[in-house]
Amino acid sequence: MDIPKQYNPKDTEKKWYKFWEEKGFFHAEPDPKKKPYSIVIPPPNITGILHMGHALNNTIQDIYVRFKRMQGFRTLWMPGTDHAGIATQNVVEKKLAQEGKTKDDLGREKFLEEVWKWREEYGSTIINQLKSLGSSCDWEKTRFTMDEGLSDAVLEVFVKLHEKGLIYRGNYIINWCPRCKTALSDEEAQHRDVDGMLYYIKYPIEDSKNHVIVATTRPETMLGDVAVCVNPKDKRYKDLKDKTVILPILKRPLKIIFDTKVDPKFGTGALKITPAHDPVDFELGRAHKLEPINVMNDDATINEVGGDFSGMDRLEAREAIIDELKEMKLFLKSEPHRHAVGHCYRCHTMVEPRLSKQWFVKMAPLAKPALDIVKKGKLKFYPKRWTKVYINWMENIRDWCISRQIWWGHRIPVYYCKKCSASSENVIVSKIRPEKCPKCGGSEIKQDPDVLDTWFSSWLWPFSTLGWPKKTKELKYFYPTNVLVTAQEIIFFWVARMVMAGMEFMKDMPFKDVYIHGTVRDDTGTKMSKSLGNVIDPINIISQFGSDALRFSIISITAQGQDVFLAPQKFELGRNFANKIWNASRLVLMNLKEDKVKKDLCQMAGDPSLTLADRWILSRFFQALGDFVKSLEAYRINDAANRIYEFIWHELCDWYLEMAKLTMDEEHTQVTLYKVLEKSLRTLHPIMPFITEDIWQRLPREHGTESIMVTSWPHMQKEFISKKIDAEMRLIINIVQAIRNLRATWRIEHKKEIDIFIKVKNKSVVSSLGANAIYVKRLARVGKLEISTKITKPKHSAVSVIEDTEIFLPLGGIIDIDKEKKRLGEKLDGLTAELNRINGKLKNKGFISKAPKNVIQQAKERKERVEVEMSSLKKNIRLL
RNA sequence: GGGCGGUUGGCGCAGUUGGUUAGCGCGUUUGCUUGACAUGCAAAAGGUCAUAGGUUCGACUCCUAUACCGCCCACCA
Repeated sequence: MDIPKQYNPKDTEKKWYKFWEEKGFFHAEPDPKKKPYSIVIPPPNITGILHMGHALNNTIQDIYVRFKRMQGFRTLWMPGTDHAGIATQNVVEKKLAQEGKTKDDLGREKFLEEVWKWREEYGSTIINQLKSLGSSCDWEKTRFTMDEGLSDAVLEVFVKLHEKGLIYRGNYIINWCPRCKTALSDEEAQHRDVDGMLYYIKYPIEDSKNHVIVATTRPETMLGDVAVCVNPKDKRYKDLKDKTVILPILKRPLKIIFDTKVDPKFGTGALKITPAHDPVDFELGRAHKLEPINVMNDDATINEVGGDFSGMDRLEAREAIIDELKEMKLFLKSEPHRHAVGHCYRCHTMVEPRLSKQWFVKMAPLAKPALDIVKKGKLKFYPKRWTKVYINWMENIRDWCISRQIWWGHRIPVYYCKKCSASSENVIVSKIRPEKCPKCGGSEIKQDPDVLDTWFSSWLWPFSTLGWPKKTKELKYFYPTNVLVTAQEIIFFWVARMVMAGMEFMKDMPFKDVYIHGTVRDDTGTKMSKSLGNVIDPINIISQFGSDALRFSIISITAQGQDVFLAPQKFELGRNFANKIWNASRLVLMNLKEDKVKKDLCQMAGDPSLTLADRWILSRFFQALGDFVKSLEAYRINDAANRIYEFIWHELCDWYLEMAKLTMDEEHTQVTLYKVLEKSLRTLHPIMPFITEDIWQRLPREHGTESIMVTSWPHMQKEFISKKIDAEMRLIINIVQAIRNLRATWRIEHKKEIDIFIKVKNKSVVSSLGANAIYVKRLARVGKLEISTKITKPKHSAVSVIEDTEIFLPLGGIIDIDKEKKRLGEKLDGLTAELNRINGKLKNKGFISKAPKNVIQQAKERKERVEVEMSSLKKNIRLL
């Protein structure tokens, strides 16, 4: 036969993906006769390239989508990409910089053209990479957060929220990235601990030789100081009432204000107030009616207010100011101080808190329903612990700064009339650009230059992709979606906001379940990132090991919600498994006679032609199938993967295939082999779609379906599950293993056939074992095999005991009595210890009176079995 | 400052409501070109489940501390 010995995923995967796509198997139209199942993809950024996080994330989604599709649901996996405002603008700006240009050279319109060009060229890279993973998304439906429909949804939402009074514009301290030159939301400023300094500076008191010592981590902001604040209860500063201090360098007089917000224990207990550059100071400044003074430009250089320091970068200015203070003898000391500092989540530049006029969404009213739906348990998190994280965030929600001072994104639908809004806050909010000012008729209309936060489109994703605000049949059928699969990093950015948007605009949650998987890290536990150079490229892994191997491996080693530590060699697990399946299938394909496998399994449960081995593998298969489904439904995907692995490798391959070789041409073997393999492939298909398809296509067809991905999920046939059959086979397996163990212990040449005598207690076991003697003979290389209730131990024989079954291997001259004594003695010691443990339990009154019946029963049965085994062991030691 | 996760054989990890002889993969040792597979087969070695208490008839599993590692949130300048 021309099937190669090693599975080669390379050509196979491409071929089948193309086949699925061309057949339209990924496409899902609403079908009222079927139940819907839908997932929306977390849209990757158009700047993105596939990393292991994506690989894990999308493998999980694909598993569910393929699983549900086979189960008969009308299944939609909605794909798309995110325009990723700041990230994309940065990438294009960098590209321009290489050509020696800036965005301002081009101007807004030309620049946006460049971005669109860039997106045309690179924006679908990640989509193609997702395809090589095997993702069965409905690509015909692919959306982009900047496409027409989604842009319309964004405008609709802005207008509606504004009408409701939930969008407002105002001057507040926001996080400013001086490199991206835009405002950020609180979530976009990532706090990282930084080793900084706490500087102690003397502020002279007017008309006095004394001074107040102020402690600060950012001396450069003193240029914008407007007051010094102390706690009214702080006795050290009692005398400061009605005093004025002089701001060093700029010599500005500063009021002393009193407020309990100041912690007397921190620093010197005196806080300099810079309302334009610190949120706490801003609040204090407002409470005490102080005018903020902004001292920085948008690139964090000092502005004209800063006198000699103007033009310096903030950190440069910090040093210069300290030097000057030292010269003026107003610098007391500095001490190391570790504190959290915000950093831009896109470029990692230190964020500057800065007073700025921005657009905000009032979040508390939106949070309320989003909170309720989770508290009521209608929307569930897996693992559960994220519920608390979500609730905690929702309950402490702060308003969302949504305006960004960049060009790439949804332009804010706000217009200003030069004539009438210059003097007022009257703005025009409209989805369409107005010709004239509706208030004064003025024709000089200007649109707000800012764009919206990227997440302002992402939070609508579960319904905007389905057509909202239009009332489409897709929206009606597929919303709410079934599960959202994502990583913990984006719970606040995205998950929480989607719930709020869903509740507000659809009056229903966007998904029923949220599955939060772990973060992919390298084998030292560090998060994978391009800049650290520790990434394992999934595309690389795919070309090396295959997509199935990647998928299986990563799923198998990722426990629910736990972070996963990856190293390239871990993918050998999946590659080896794929190869194992490949070769098992080769064996079957080389032997299968198509005319012998057509029997209907539904009528086979009582079929007398089935042997113990046949019944056993069927029993084991259906148990594995049941466990597999149960695990998937509980989002315990690694359990599912490992369960089917265990079945295929260690039951089907290790035992049944070996046994089947002996009766390969008989119909019962043919049928069982075919059914079990075919069903195993179907079960495994969601995890390893390519290899299962490839083999399935080579098998005889039972139904008219064209592909494994559109066949039905294996039907559960509980009637095949039998504990009795399992136990019977267990004994045979144990005997084979015991004989192999004896062979190894006594170093019997592996080719040599040996004689074995087995003494059993019951006649019924004699006949059961007798009927399956060929398996024992074959699998343990036994020549003469005698099974009886009346065996007496042959001379010079080694023995192995399985409860009441004794296995004798005559060794003749090579037996070493001492060695055998020691071996059996050790086994006996182990059993004695166990018996003592069980006896201890059973003698314990508390155990007898309080433990559940079945547990006591179990202990008793175990005790009996141990005793039986011990007595036969003892007897055999005596006989040595 | 709060919250969360982790600590199980040499390494990486499972262990779902407390009752298992504590599992898996890699690695290790020994033996195998057994007519599907050396990306394999067979046999084996290796763990007082981080520490200290507690609850319980019974704890890897529940509770309370402690230690170490990691993450998230938070306006201590």
